[in-house]
This record gives sequence, C-alpha cells and structure tokens, in this order.
Amino acid sequence: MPNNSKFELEAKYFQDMPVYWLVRQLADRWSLPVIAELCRGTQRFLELKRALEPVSKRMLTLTLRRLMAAGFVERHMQDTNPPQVSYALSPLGHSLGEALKSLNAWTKLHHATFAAALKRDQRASDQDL
Amino acid sequence: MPNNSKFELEAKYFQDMPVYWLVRQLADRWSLPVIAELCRGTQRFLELKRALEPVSKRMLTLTLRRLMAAGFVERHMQDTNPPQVSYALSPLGHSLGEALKSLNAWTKLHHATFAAALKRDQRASDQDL
DNA sequence: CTGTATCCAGCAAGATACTG
DNA sequence: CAGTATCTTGCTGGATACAG
Repeated sequence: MPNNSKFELEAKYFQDMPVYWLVRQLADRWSLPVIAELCRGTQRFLELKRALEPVSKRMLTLTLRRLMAAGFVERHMQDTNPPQVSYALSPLGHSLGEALKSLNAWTKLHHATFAAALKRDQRASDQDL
Repeated sequence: MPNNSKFELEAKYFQDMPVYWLVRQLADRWSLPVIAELCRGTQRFLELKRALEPVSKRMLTLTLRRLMAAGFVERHMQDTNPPQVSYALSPLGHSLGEALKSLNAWTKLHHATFAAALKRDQRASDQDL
C-alpha cells in the first residue's frame, strides 16, 4: 500500500523549516523553469510548452497541477472551440518569484564557486564515458 | 552508458538561473537537515547522525560529500585511534545558511497557505489507505 | 568511530499513443 | 488546442553487511 506523500516521515522539518518543504516542492525538473516563464506574463498552454522546449505535454501538465495545488499558479479557461487555457502566477506566485530572485542574486555572488562545482560534476560524468 | 550528471540537458538554466542548480543541489532528503544542524556548530560524524535520526551512515556520508563538493561544508580529521572526524560549515556554507534563513522567513509569512497545501497532500495520501 | 560495498524497492520523468 | 493513459527506465535513498 504505497503512500503518495514523499513527506510522510519528514513532518518534523515542517515546523521549524518550511523552507525544506518549499525547496523539495520546487526541485523537480520543470517547476522553476515554469515559474520563470510565467514571471514574464500570462501564457497559454502551448506557448509555455514551446518556451520550455523540450518539455512534454505530460510533464508540463503535471508541473502546472502541482504549482496550482501549492497556490503559486492560477488557471483560466474559456470554453471555446478550440479550447483556450491560460496560466498565470497568483499573487503568492509573484511573491515567490521575488523571493527566488533574491536567492538567485545570492547565488550569483558566489557564481565562481558554483561554476567550479558544476565543472567537477560534469568532468566526473565525462569519466564515465 | 549512463551519465552521472543529472544536469546534462539543463545547462541553459545555469546562466540566468543559478538558483535552479542550487535548489536541485539542496533538495535531496538530507542536505537541508545537515546544513541546519551544522548551523548550530561543528559536530562529529556520530553527533550528526544522532541529531538527524533516522539517517543512515551511508546517506549521511553521501550528503556530506556532496555538500563538501559544493563548497558548503569542511571536513577536519585527527588521525587518532579511534579516528575523530568533525564537520563544519565553510564561510560559504554560513552565508548559504543566512540566505536560507531569509527564504525561510518568506515561507513562514505564507505558512497558512503552505499548511493547507500540505494538508491536501497528506489527505490525498490518506485516501490511498 | 567513521566509514564502504552491495542489493533492492519506489518514484520521477521521458516516449508514445490516444481523446474531447 | 489542451490535455490523459500507458509503458519504461534511471536514479534516489533505505537496509544490511563488512572494514580500517
């Protein structure tokens, strides 16, 4: 009987470290790219998909649903034919975007260090070839 | 021929969004708990392990090695018998701790929203039982 | 005390095909 | 256009045993 919540045994970190939950929520392949793209403005499903190439429709849908569940993204649809669905950041989502911008600024300050770590990472994988 | 770097196809995000790399680096099960624990001061391997129960020796070692590779953690050993190894945050690691504290503060501001999202998450998993 | 080696289950996510 | 359904694979991380 599998448990869908990957946070099952990690509850103790939620009290003092909600950032733990936030980071794990945002750490999948597409969440941050989607948020970054939506920071530029409301976009329709296919616009998003094209902007985030090579994302698949499936992964884009899953990512958007998760971001909606967390309250970061809103979905608006007009039931025309063909259907039109657009996605936008919620106020909370915009706030998150700003918070991430701050963290991004911090990261850029130490860019040299991270570039070195990244290069090590890549070289390590090169050795596998 | 597997590629160990999970960042292989994601290089385009490193230029404008180093935070993408950072978040993915910190999003595993134990990185943030280890950093939080080391924020309280230098600690030896077993101290860390006990503080982070129920982490395994294997996962603690892997996590520490990754944090060292990223430059966040330093390792100091005296080759006595039995061996003594202690871990501490590097200056960069302390700086990261501060940055995370800020993000944590932002997260706490919106705690109600996240608590609701978390509850949905847990209820969704409860329905599996 | 401080790790490494090995094995294994479960989940994230890509490929592909199908749908209203 | 905007998705869902199904199948598959690699990686993360836990359990356990062994080692300097």
